[in-house]
Amino acid sequence: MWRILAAEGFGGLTMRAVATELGATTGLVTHYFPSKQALVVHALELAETRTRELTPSIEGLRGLAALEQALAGVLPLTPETTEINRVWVSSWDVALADPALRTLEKARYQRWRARLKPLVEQSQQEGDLPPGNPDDLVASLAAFTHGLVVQALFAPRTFPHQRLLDLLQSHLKALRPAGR
Amino acid sequence: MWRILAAEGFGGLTMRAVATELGATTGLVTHYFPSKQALVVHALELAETRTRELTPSIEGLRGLAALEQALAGVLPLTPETTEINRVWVSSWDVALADPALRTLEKARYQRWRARLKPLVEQSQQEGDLPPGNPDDLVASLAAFTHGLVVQALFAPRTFPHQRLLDLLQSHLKALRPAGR
DNA sequence: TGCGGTACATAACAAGTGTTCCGTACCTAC
DNA sequence: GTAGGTACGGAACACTTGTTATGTACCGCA
Repeated sequence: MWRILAAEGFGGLTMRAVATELGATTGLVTHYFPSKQALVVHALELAETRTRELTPSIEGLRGLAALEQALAGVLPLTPETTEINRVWVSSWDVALADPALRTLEKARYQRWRARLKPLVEQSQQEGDLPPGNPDDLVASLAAFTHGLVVQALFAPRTFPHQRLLDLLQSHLKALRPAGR
Repeated sequence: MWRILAAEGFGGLTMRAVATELGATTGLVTHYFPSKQALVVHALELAETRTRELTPSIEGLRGLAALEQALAGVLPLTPETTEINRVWVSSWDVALADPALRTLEKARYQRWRARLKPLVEQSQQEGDLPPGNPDDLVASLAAFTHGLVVQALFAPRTFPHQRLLDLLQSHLKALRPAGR
């Protein structure tokens, strides 16, 4: 199922594609997923699970270093994270078309921002990020990171791994308050 | 055709949908678009045309003010710009799946960045943006803006118009070099 | 007045889609 | 050992998809 998503995107996710990729028939698929919607929902959950699995540990890191690591973990720096991002971006089409899936995607975004928030607050307290509403800063950093992901997916040659890391680092550095 | 894209996204763009929306038959559609690919390509061109049509004029503005206006013009602040953004995000699914469309989308991104570049350079010269590689700054600002667009599309209540503008403005202000 | 090309309508095709139904193994519990 | 539920395989259904072929108006031009 993941192989299909990574190769064809959500547009190529069909009952039969899953069945043949599995070496089975449609009977199996319909047995576990009563409808296409259920299959798509499970695909989204699968994507989030894989995201969490591949999220690099920020153990031992604090403040800005932890934040940078957390954001860098989202960038398409490995084949696996590239696949995940490709699947996510692809899922936005179906997610925007279906109200139920849109709600799921919205909730996922909120969870991501919630996970980033304490790191941002820590960085603010340590003077590495400017003061102000942490929610706004989190939203801005999430926006920057995901926007970078999209550009990198379409032009990987223009945005090689090192440049992505450099852009992230210099962006965080540019946000550092004056006098530090 | 645009009504279909805005309502159903690229997943709902079919020959027959275009025909019935037009009050005609598939014969008309196939007459002007020999294949589905041609139709999709034209849909992408149509999206870019509409984008340019709705891009607010930055005449009379210079430097950071012009840049802010140009970026704000991308944000989903009106029903029309929301539609456009919804279509663009939706197009990323098919664009990532098809190499030819991927190239088109990549080129579009490059054109956007090229249009932003002189404004960024102007802002740098006037001291409103930090020095450094302007291409990097342009990519970062494009990333920020598009990332904000995606979040706003999924959670318009969380990101009302005024907050989007505030986020953009405070982001640009946070990038201002020290001492100004 | 005829002739050719454009602009469709209409229909059919083959392939692919989600879904439903039925049969049948197999395993478990009593 | 037998009843019942689970786990599929296989086939069919109704529908939609892109594509193709055929027919026919209409319009400009010689």
